[in-house]
Amino acid sequence: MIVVKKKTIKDVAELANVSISTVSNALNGVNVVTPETKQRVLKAAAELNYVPNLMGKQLRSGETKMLGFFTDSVSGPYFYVLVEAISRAVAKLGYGMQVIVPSDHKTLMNNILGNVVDGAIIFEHMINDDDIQQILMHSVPTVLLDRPAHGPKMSSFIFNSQAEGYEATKYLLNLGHRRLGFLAGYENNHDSHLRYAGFKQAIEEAGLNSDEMPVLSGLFEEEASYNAVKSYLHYADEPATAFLAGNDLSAIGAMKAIVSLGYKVAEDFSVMGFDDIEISQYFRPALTTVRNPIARQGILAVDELLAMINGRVGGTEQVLDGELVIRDSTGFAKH
Amino acid sequence: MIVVKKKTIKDVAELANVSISTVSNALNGVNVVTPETKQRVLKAAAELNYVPNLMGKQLRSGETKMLGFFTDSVSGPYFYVLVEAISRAVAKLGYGMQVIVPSDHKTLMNNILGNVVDGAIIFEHMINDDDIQQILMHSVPTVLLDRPAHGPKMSSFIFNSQAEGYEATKYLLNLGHRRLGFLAGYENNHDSHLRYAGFKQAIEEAGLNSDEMPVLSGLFEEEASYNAVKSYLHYADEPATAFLAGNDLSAIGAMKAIVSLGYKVAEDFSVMGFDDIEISQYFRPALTTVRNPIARQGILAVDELLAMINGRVGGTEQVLDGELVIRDSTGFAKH
DNA sequence: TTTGTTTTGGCAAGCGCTTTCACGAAACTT
DNA sequence: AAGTTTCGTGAAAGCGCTTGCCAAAACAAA
Repeated sequence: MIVVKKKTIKDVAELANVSISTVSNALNGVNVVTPETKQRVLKAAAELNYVPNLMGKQLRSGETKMLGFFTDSVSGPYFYVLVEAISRAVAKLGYGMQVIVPSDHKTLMNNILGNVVDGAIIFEHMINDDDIQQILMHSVPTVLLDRPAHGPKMSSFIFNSQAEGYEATKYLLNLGHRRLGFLAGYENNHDSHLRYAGFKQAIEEAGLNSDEMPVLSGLFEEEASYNAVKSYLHYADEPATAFLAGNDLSAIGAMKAIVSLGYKVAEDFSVMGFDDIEISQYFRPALTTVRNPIARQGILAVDELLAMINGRVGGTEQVLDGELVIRDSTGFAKH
Repeated sequence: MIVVKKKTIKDVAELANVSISTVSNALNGVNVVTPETKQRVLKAAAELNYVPNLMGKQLRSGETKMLGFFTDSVSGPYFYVLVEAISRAVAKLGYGMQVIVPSDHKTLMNNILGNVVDGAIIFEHMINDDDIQQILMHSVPTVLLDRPAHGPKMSSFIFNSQAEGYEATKYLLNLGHRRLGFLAGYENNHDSHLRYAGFKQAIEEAGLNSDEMPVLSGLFEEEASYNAVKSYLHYADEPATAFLAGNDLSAIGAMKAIVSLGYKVAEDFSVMGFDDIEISQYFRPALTTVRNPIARQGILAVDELLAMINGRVGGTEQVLDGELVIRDSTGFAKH
């Protein structure tokens, strides 16, 4: 295997006996070059195995034809659904996509602001309001996911978490439940708060006192939820008959706790989650939950971002509604 | 919000009253600049909100400090486990990672060869032997995943699919099964073939005739598998008592088919899969399967790639062994 | 003081590419 | 035959940055 020194546009020009500008024109389909010349250039390029250096190209032209998807949470069910939707949408519009998982805050900002991509989709909890100001100052077209954009010019797509919490709770109330438990997420989780707000709202509207409803906190993981629900069920005099969990994993933990104590899910205790992760439909009993339009969020984000790159001024905040997915983990309240 | 024109190193130099080379040195920690000058530069940079243009930097220096993970299959359980493992490993070594999902073959090759990244991890079925030659010629450090590297200088990490198929089949044989069905993947799937080879090997070793064992093909999806198994079970005179599926999704489809006909999984028919995707442990009955060390594959790939970037010559092909995960979908053969 | 040595910072080249502009030849017009 | 337009091509500038090299300044040694 002979390693050949990297060929540049100059080498192609020499071999084809034309200037480098002609090579550039020929290769980029600018229609000012005769077919014969173009053929000659193409042939020379092929012969040399020429591949344009994208750094040079991008430095000069000022655009990368790349969109960046910045995220810190690679895991989780959202991630690949989003990446898939975004990458497809982006490709359709003649752009490329890069997923960038920055190791620290500085790397993150350097990549957003350092002309690496023409626009950014940010799904990132490292980012703060100052960063947003920075991005605005550098006028990098940007779309925020799952995070409201404070201020104009930056668009965002968020889920209607409060309404989802409200709808889910109403569904449980309609099944006759009057003592509802809420399994909250981490303290600082925005969505979890909103879901709880919706929960309270529905409770109050039904003429019940939301302060009397048990809230177990910090339970975004299966095991934590399992332990908490198990001990709650063990010690509570008159336990809740239905549980609304902050997410599906937590709901699954709750179901396992219920089963472990010899109770039946749905029959004895109803459980509901949020997100409709892949597992939820396979778990037995299959989990009743609320599904967010993740793929749609990705597609909308790409559309908006490309419009912004092409000059449209951003600043829209779109709220996407979830959808109730009723399965087998919920049932009528007993008496 | 006032949009300020993008600041360059030149602006910083002017404000700090030094030359641009001094700015560069100060900013990059080259130790040839007095602390006072450095302070002045840093202050000026902060004041102007200066962020270096990575295109310029990379064009000049010839390195991007970025590794590229090229993939076409975003979905699937492998994907995010790999991305997560790789991104962590890469960050630890002072590099960044980009996931690049090319829309077509040309984009793929341009991104690999166009100096966008210092090295490539390729998990890609678009790539063929010619492409590999190209990459070698351009001497881009590259690691292949799930695909043997033909020839020297390119390293690869593959799973030991044949051994896995062999072990899984032996496990089934040890449970007393004598009629085993194989649910094969797509025709052109490398792993599926190898797993089948292992299957045959174990069958023959046990003194049975592998040609008598039913093989259902093209079943890498749940529904296809469901339908095929259902009709097989319906029409077969003396059906197999155990099924080895080419992957977990296919195994799940088979289990659903078994249940839909009123049989019991494990008791009446054993089912086994490959991959140990997340669902498998949650599905009831939980699936017996073979787990591949995906995260480990990613970490090894990064280590190898960085060594290659730093001059070590590649060409190693490492085979990673899977691990039997015994759950509830398999049981002793009846009689 | 002179000479030699080190430190500090600036100049300028150039990474590979696109793009503006000018030029000469060919094709039209008058 | 001369003037005008069209067209293909090339020269050269410059995108933002790093870096080799050199000059100036500062210091140490003689």
